[in-house]
Formats: sequence, structure tokens, C-alpha cells
Amino acid sequence: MTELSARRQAVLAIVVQEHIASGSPVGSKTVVEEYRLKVSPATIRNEMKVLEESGLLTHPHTSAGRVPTEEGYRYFVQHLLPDQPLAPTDQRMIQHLFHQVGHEKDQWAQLAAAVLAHSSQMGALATQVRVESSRFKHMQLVEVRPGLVLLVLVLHAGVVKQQMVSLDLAVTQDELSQVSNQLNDLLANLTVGEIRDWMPELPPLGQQVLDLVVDTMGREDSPVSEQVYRDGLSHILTQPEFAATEDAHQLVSVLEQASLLGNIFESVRSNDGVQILIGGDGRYDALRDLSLVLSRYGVDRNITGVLGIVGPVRMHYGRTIPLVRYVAELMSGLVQEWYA
Amino acid sequence: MTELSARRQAVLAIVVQEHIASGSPVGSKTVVEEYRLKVSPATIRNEMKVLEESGLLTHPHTSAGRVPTEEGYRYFVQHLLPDQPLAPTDQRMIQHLFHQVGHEKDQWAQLAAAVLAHSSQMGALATQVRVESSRFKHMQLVEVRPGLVLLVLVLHAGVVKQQMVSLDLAVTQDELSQVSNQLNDLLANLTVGEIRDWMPELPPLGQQVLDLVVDTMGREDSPVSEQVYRDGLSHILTQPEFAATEDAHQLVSVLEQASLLGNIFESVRSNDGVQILIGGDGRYDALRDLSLVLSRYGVDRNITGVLGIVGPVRMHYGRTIPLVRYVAELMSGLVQEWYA
DNA sequence: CTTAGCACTCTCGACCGGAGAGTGCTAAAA
DNA sequence: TTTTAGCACTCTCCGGTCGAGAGTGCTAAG
Repeated sequence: MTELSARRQAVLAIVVQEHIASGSPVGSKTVVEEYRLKVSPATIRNEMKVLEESGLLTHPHTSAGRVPTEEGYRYFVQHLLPDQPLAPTDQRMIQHLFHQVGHEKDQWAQLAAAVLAHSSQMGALATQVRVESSRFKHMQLVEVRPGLVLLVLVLHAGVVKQQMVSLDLAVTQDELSQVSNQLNDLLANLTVGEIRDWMPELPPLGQQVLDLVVDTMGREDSPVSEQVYRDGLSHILTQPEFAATEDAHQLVSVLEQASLLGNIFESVRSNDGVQILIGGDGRYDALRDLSLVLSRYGVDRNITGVLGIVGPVRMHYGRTIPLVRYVAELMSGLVQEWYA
Repeated sequence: MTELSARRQAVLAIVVQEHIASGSPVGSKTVVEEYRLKVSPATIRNEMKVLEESGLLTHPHTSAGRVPTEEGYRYFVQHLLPDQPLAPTDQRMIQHLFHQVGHEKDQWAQLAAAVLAHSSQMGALATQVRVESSRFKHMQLVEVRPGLVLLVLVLHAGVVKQQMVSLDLAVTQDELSQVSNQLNDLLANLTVGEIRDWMPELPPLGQQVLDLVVDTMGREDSPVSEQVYRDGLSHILTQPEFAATEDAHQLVSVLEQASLLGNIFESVRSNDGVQILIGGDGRYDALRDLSLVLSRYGVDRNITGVLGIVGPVRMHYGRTIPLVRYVAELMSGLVQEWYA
């Protein structure tokens, strides 16, 4: 990508903005008129032709206006987009919403998604924070019914994990409490790795419980509670009644497909700042017509979540980027306050 | 709705089935030919006319075949659909999938949704079970950092609830353990209602914790953990690029709108068997073009979840109904095994 | 380097007309 | 009384045509 003259940059910016606003190809006349340039349409046409040769614009057919390519969007976002903070009114509105939920940290992510979706009029995603390699804090065994025991594990940063298990041998609640107390002393402040390496000598029951603790600490968190799971919505869009475009169908299936999002989220976790994925950036074919504006949030590298916006490539980046950044910072603050 | 002659019923059944299969209006000739009836098309036309006058069929325009009305679908589902069990191959396939997840009860609902979606090629919904009015079993206070305490509450049926709280006064872990033990004795096997009515005399700290316990027991479960929340997907479908039909947009927004689904689920919870909502049944305008095939599952009235299928009104009820019934029974079995 | 002028291209919507599908009616047959 | 054959009629769907409109690319002059 060679350097672009100032005017050429301006033309690109205008085409991108105008296309984002209108949704249709933008012609040379529009560029001149809407932005009161002091040159003629013909001049703009020449510039646009050059931009097209650089791969930043295209036109859908001979006699339509220009449309940015994905590359054009990327150039725009990287070089031509002044990154301003979120509008103060939006800031206040969002802060207000977050003040209302308060301590219910389970609902932060959901609220973040709702706020993002509402403010951007796009799709929104948010995960809860994930705590990596947390240290053991406390455990408790509770007999639910004979032979069936519930392990409750409290880790640092207030993470609670639970696991139901049926024990081989019949035990009393007293025995369970005894084992719990013993392990509480032994394991205090250890990570799962440290426990694995160490593995102290214990009586059979203690051993069995210890194995369970290690399993449970190592296990990925899994979704819990009254969440409504949605699945297969994309199937419906294939029905002729819902004669949705190829695109709409694709969109929904991408968002339902956990593995792809998981990959992307992992890479987002490991970088700071808002990250923008336009049209899959060539790496993700399934995202061909989608853009993601994502950011990590949390506290250092150990407590992280991901949130952001999904929408068509033709998205108002000037609004969505500050929005995502702001919400991510806000969430980081909340997490800091209650976890760290 | 007056009684229908056997032949008229047969014609209705054929029209419904054929329309479900083909998606287009079905004409008198098709009815005769595909089902090898021993009458002429003209006779069928007369029958169809009567069915139309009864409000069970319509035609989209003068010279198209007939299409069932919502009322027609309802009649079909209630009177003309032989309720057969799910095909044994499907049964085996589904059982196989469920055997693999085993103890991870958090994942059952998700799996159920995935299975339903996959087997029906429609949208699927599933909630976790919800435990009503559960009895107190055990509690534990864990100091996360000075002034910040985590309450972990274990109820009967293995329900775990947690709540982070900042205490007014500084306390030691010992004091916390003492309060925990005291309350564990006092509250054993009580429901939230019983605790509220009783409310024993306690020292200030104990009182504060007791209030918190009551709050937490009474609180609705909220989604937890690494669940990816989705929101606002319907916004995207309003963009011209995803020029989805009115219907598709409606569909997605309905499924995102928690309150409507919540209402419906409540009514599903309180009835047995598979419940079918065709085109909103006149009660839900937002579901005009959608059908839901839902069922409760769980153990008696106290531990219940909801699962089912969403799709266009033109849905293959003969397949989806047995499928939903089967999965609901399977899930009930699992819940029984691990909760009751 | 910029611009006016102009021919050219392509889309889009409207309009038309014929083929096809299916109905409703009538009158005859069972 | 019920069923059926025959037939006119209606409506959609599809392809083709046409003109308006928008915008470009080129050329030649400023």
C-alpha cells in the first residue's frame, strides 16, 4: 500500500462515510455536492479511479458509484478515523444503566451485551470474565442424599465451582466435613498446577476427593442456571417462508457456532485495545460479510472477558469503536472493584 | 367446529401433509393423484370448498391450490395426527449422545437444545431446570479480601447459589465461620418462606447474614459463567444487506425477547405433555407466523425445565412432537436420577 | 492538472403477453 | 343425492422489451 495524497485520502473517507450512511454506491457528483469540495466531479472521478486501482474501492457494475472494498474499510479505520471518545450523553446513559445492576456480577455481561446492542443498533456479544489459574480458597462437601455428594469449591477472585459426585463408599456428613477441613488446610492458596505436582499422601476417601478437586479446578467453566440456550435458529432461516438472504443465514449460523467465536475471542483476550475484524480479514471465510469490533476487559491477564459488536462490514465504525472501548473500560473498572 | 365427515378429514389431512412437504398450495389434482383416491378432482374441489367455509383451508388467490389455515393446522394436530413414538434409530442416536455427557448437568440443557435443533432442522430452546422453594441445606461464608465476603448457599436438590457482599464492619474468618455454623444449625431444612416467617433473634452480624441468606434464597437464579450472551441480532437483520423478510426479523426478535418466552414457559411448566402453540394461538401476536412445540421436563412440580422446538407454522408436527416428547422424557429421567 | 462535454453502459421499474395451474359452475351421469 | 366431465375464467409467474436515470470513461480544451 503506497502513500495516498491528502486529497485522495479525503475522497476515500468521504466515499466510506457516505456509503456507510446511505448503503448505496456513491458517485462522483455526490462526493462533490455533499461535502462542498471546490473541484469538479470529473476530478473526483479520476481520483476514484486511482483508488480503485489501489484496491480500496470498487464499483458493482460499470455505471454505478463507488463502494469501498474491505481493504478500503481497513485503511479508513486505521488511518482516517479520528478516534474520539464516546459522546458524553451516551456515557452518562450507560453509566446510569450500570449503576442500577450493582452487585449482581452475573448480570454484567448480559447488561453489557444489551447496552452495546441498543446503543449501536447492531448485534452484540459479551462473555463473563474467565479467571485463569485461580488459587484454592475453600471447599465444602455436602451430602445431598446417601451416596451422592456435592462438592463446592471457592477459588480466589470469588469464583465458585460445583460438582456433583456419587461416592463409592457410604460416608457420613461428619466424615465429609473432616475431609473438607483437612483439605482446606492442605490446599490453601495453591493453584491447580501446584496441587497436581504435589499430590500429598492421603487416606482413600481423601484421595478420591482430592482427585475430584483437581478435576473440578481444572475444568472449564460451564454455563449454569436459568439461561435459555438457543440453537439452530439458522435452520429456520433456510425455510422458504423466511426467505432470508444467504447473508442473514450465514450471520446467524456464525453466531451460533461456538468454536469459531471461541478462536477469535482467544486472540482478542491476548491483545489490548479495541480490535477490528473486517470481513474476516481473509482469515475467517465464514465472516466474509461481517465485521467484528471486539475488546477484552478485565484485570491484567488473569481475569479477562470479551465483549463487542457484530454487524455488516458496512458499519458505522466511528460510533461502534468508541462505544466498545468505553464499555470495555467500564466493565474493567467493575471487575477491578469486585474481583481484584 | 362441527363434525367432519371421514372423507373431509382425509382431504384435510392430505392437504396439510402435502403442504408441509412441498411448501406450496396444493390443488385438487395433486390430492387425487398423490394419494390414489378413487374419486375425481372435482369431488375433492367440492370438499375443499366446504373445508374452506369451515375456516380450515384458504387459498392465497383465486387460482391457486389450498393452504391450511392456522385453525386447519390445529385441527390436524388435535384430531388427525396419529401420535406415534419417535423412530427407534433416532431414539438410539439421541440416547447415545446423552450417555456421553454424563454428570455435567450444566450441559444437559444445552445438549438437549442441540439435539432438538439437529434432529428437527428447526430452532430449539431449552432451559435448565429450576428448583422451586428449595430447602436450606448448608451455607458458608468465605472472606475474599478484607471487607468483602462471599456467601455460598447449598440448597436441597444440589442447587448452589452465591452472592458477593461487602460487610459494614470488619470481621475475621473465624467470626464468619462461627456465624455460618450457627445458621447452619438454625436453618437446616427450612424453606425461604419458613425462614422469613420465623426470623430468630440474632446478634448484629448474624442478623445481617441472615437477611442476605433470605435475599439470596429468594432471588431468581441468574445466568453464570462462560456463557456467551447474544443480544440484538435482530437489529442486523434490519440492515439492507441482510434483506431478510419481515418474518425472519420477527423470528429473531421474538427469540431474543426474554419476557415473552418467559410467559409462555411459565404456562408450559404448569401442564403435562407436549404443548403446541400454532401461530401464537391468537394470544401472542408476535408469534403470528411461528409455531412452538414445547414440553416441561423434570421431577414433579418442584424441579422443572422447559424445552422444545420453534419453527414456521408449516412444520412437520408428525416428527417434531414425538421428538420433543422423547427428549423431555429422557431429560426427566436424567434429572430424576441426579436430583431427586 | 483540471474541467466540460458527451457517448456509453448498466440497473431498475413498468409494462406486456403467453403458459400453466387451479378454481367454480353447470349440466349430465350414476 | 352425489359424483363427474367439461369449460370458461382468474390469477401468478416468467421472460422480454423499453425508457428513464445514474454514473462512468474518454477526449479535448482551459
